[in-house]
Amino acid sequence: MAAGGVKVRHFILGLLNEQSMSGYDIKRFLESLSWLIGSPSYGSIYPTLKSLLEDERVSVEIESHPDRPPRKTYSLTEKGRQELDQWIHEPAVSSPSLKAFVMRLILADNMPRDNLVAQLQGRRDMVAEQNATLLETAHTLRQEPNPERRLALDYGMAIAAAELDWLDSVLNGFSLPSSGDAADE
Amino acid sequence: MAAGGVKVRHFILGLLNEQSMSGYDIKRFLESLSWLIGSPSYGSIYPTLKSLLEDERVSVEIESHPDRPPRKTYSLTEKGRQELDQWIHEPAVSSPSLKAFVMRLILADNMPRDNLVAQLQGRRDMVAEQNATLLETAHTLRQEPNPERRLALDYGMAIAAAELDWLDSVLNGFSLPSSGDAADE
DNA sequence: TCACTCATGTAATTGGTTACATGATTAG
DNA sequence: CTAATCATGTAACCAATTACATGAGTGA
Repeated sequence: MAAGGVKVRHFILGLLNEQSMSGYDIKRFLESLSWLIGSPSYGSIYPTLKSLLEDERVSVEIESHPDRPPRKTYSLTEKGRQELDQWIHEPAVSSPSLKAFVMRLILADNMPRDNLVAQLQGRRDMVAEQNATLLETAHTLRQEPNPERRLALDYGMAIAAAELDWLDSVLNGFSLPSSGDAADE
Repeated sequence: MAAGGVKVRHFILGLLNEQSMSGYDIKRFLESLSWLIGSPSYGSIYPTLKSLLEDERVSVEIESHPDRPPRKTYSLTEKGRQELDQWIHEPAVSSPSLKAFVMRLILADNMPRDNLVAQLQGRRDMVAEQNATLLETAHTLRQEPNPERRLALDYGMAIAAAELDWLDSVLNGFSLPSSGDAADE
């Protein structure tokens, strides 16, 4: 975690804004995305929740069971919403990694539309540029008889192409329907 | 960095095995991949190089220029090659993130072929599984009128699909030419 | 009986970032 | 004349990992 300025604290804040959950729930959700962005350990989730509670960014509802760990469901408080909001409005890193980008995408609910579009656009430009570099490098490498070195390159190009396609179609969807403004559906 | 057990130290070792370079060169190379896996700061590269030198994992050739920082070109030593080798043979984390996977892919040169194929296969299985989950979730979400939440999901599916395609074609390329090992599919 | 899921947490360590310091050379 | 690139490095800080500790319930 902590990719491109997105740290567990803010990520958790963003998840709790969507729905109240326990530390265990958070871990499970993140685990399902670990193939893409990895998953933080309990050792960072629980202490973060604790500090969030101390700072009154979250409130907790405890469901006690005799003789076993109580289930604690955390909810975002007004203060928590404020911190999240503040964080969202501070400028994102200029060239986010795929991971940082995905994390922000997950928190997109909390972002004003124009902020979101700006980030998508920024990402598109960067990926397009890097993809061009990748193509060049691939061309140069084609001469050399070094098949393994090409693996990562190939992979990068495949991902870049897919990402570009996706970004273009999403950006298209954002710019076309809003011919004026309106349309919040 | 430090995704899924791949830390700068080993990454640098792997890069130096391909060719001798300076700290600055390393940074530049990594910078070109930052859209995919991010890039470590100088604050981690230079100290790592220093410790690598102290441990005699690398040797250095200094090109002095009066009145400006000398250009230091690092090369892997035999000890360095050993450490890299040792690291490569220790078991990789079972479910690597995309980042960890790419990092290992970049170091694929140093990997025995069967190790590499195993990792590709493992990755394929995991991505396939997660992709299935993603599809389910997407289906469930389709009911809800919450378009933003779907963004990350959509993105994930697009990337997963591209990755699966790529992995399948690569694995195919590895199993066909060596028509001695049967493919189980 | 064994392994896995549920469910919480803490302490020690470490890996990496941020911010600083320095300064020549080249391109616009 | 300014901005970027080249090129190295250190010190303070902090976020996150690893390893540990606990224990009931469920399914094979």
